[in-house]
Amino acid sequence: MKRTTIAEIAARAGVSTGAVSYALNGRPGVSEPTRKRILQVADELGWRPSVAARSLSGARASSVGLVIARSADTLGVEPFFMRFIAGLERELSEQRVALLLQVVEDHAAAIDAMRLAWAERRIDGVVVTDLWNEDSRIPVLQELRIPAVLVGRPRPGVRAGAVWNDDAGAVSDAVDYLVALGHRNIARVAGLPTLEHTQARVAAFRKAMARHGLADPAVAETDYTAEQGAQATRLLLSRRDRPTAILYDNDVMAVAALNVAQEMGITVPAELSILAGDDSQLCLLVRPALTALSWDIQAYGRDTARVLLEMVGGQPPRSLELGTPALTVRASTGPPLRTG
Amino acid sequence: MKRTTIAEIAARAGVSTGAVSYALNGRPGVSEPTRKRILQVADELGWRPSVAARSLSGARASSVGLVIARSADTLGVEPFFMRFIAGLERELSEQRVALLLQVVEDHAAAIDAMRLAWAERRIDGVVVTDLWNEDSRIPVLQELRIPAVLVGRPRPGVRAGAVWNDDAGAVSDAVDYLVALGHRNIARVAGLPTLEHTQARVAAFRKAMARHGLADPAVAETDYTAEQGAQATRLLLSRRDRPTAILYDNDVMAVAALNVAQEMGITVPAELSILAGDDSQLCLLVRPALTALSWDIQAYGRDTARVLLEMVGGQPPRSLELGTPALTVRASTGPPLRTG
DNA sequence: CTGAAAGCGCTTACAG
DNA sequence: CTGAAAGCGCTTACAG
Repeated sequence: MKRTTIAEIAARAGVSTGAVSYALNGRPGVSEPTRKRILQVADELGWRPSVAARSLSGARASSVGLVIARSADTLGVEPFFMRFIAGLERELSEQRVALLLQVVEDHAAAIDAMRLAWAERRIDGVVVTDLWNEDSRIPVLQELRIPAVLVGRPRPGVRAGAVWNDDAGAVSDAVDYLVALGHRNIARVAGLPTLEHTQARVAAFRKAMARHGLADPAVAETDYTAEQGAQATRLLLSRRDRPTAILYDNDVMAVAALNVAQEMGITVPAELSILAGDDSQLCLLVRPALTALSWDIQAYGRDTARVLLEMVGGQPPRSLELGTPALTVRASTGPPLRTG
Repeated sequence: MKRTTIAEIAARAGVSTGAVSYALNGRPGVSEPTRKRILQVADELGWRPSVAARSLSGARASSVGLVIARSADTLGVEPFFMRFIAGLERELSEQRVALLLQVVEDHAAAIDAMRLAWAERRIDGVVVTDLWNEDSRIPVLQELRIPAVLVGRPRPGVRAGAVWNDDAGAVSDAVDYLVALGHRNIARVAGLPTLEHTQARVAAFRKAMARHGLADPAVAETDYTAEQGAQATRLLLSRRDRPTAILYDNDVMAVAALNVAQEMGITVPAELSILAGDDSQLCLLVRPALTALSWDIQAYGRDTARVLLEMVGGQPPRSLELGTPALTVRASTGPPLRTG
């Protein structure tokens, strides 16, 4: 089964292959009637461009890379990634760009993977997630001059796109709400401190608490896993001045906290309000269902893809801040029990 | 920054580009000393093959496709896919093969995506998951003659690799265990009936029950979501002869069942034993922790990649049955309460 | 064992 | 507006 090539189209349309190329790519150089004829012949023949040939002659690879540096098991429970990928995908496939996915253990491996894919001309750009404060991937991106979009805040001096949401604002909203319910002693169980967004959220938390005259709240650091979330919760709930509300940095830890409360005989939400920093089906799977900060992760993926494709197309990098995640109130939060 | 090509290597090593190609690909046609010299020069220059050039000259695209036909939201909660992908990835990247991922809505879109990727010469083969009994993707695979591996049982008359596990045996083991605990009234909440493995498991369930003289057990069909799992559980637990144990086809539904039991005032495991058909962190996140059928999903992905790469390399398709998932007993199963 | 050359299917200056 | 041609970086028969 021979594949149909532009040579064949050219022959049938009675033009040169160059003309076919121009017509197919919507560039000037062919008259409108000729273009129409060529397009029709291409369509009849069911022609598809060979990405290899295109790529070899200097054009795009028509693929972008996503290198995720996480262990497979933690990836599995975090609903975030699959939804983000689905969002990316939807936009990419519309523009006929493929997604090249890699799952690696750490940043060193991620860097190797990016270098290789770029050297092999497999990708036109990359999406970078889980940004660290000091992130070793960034200088490599710059050195390679590979179009990249950061899933996070833009960085001064770094030429890259950036897409992020106002999670700091959401944390602030959450604190306001809990304070309005009557809580004064609110703690936070944060994620990995090396991650940039963890720090941004912790800072927002502290600031919001201070705004209400509630200085120096307890903040625990974890690695985002259920185990560390549970452990941090046990410690917080064992304090003399135990909090009446805890904000968690993701959904998995908030679910784990529910079990700790149960095991310690603390009722939710009467004695403890729990608020999850991510929203997903997980929050609906448990009882009481979890109040959470929710946002459209698929749209996030889609916008990330758009910014990246713009850069691949030669436009300058864009920094795009998405909206503030919404507080979705369910059954795990309420006014604190009056103990006086 | 010019990329280094084999022409440059050839010049430095004082041989022809053909010789370089042979040396680099480990084929006969160059003497050992020459080969060594060439490899060294290539290494010094940090040469990487251009996949586009390779692919264009008739070799492999060095990518395989995975088209997942599911909604983004259900994908998110199912920990299966990310772990499976991580397993695939690990094996593929070792062999320098990229994974091209697509997430689509249904089989029609999956077929379009496969056809396109194949026509564009982007992929050398595909992995097919979530097989239906009558699966419209199969004939297309055959028509295209694209190397494919089915994540499921082999099909007579279909030239494709197949990798599956003995889930039927695992269901049988689970029934044996519950019967040994003293259960007589065991029900099953199954997944999508159109899926092949759902039917295989239901058949295994019925057969195991019959073997114990427990004919005609209740079996509910669902779409694998928490909602339908909860609904099916409510109906089963509302029957006069309500079951003392229920087997769920995945982990998400088993978690949902836990909430239904709670809402109906039925204690687990004293009044109801719950057994999850998939094992994941989810099963550990809830209380009581769920007894589950567990298996190594990453290894599953890895073996799938191996079978596919063999086929891409020209070897005949292999059918590979992996082991029987193990019954991991946790707190959600126990002997039924004596009610007499 | 080695060299010279054609070819894979496109894109893109360069002449007309 | 159009045609002829070179070139992208490899692989692979085909001669020597």
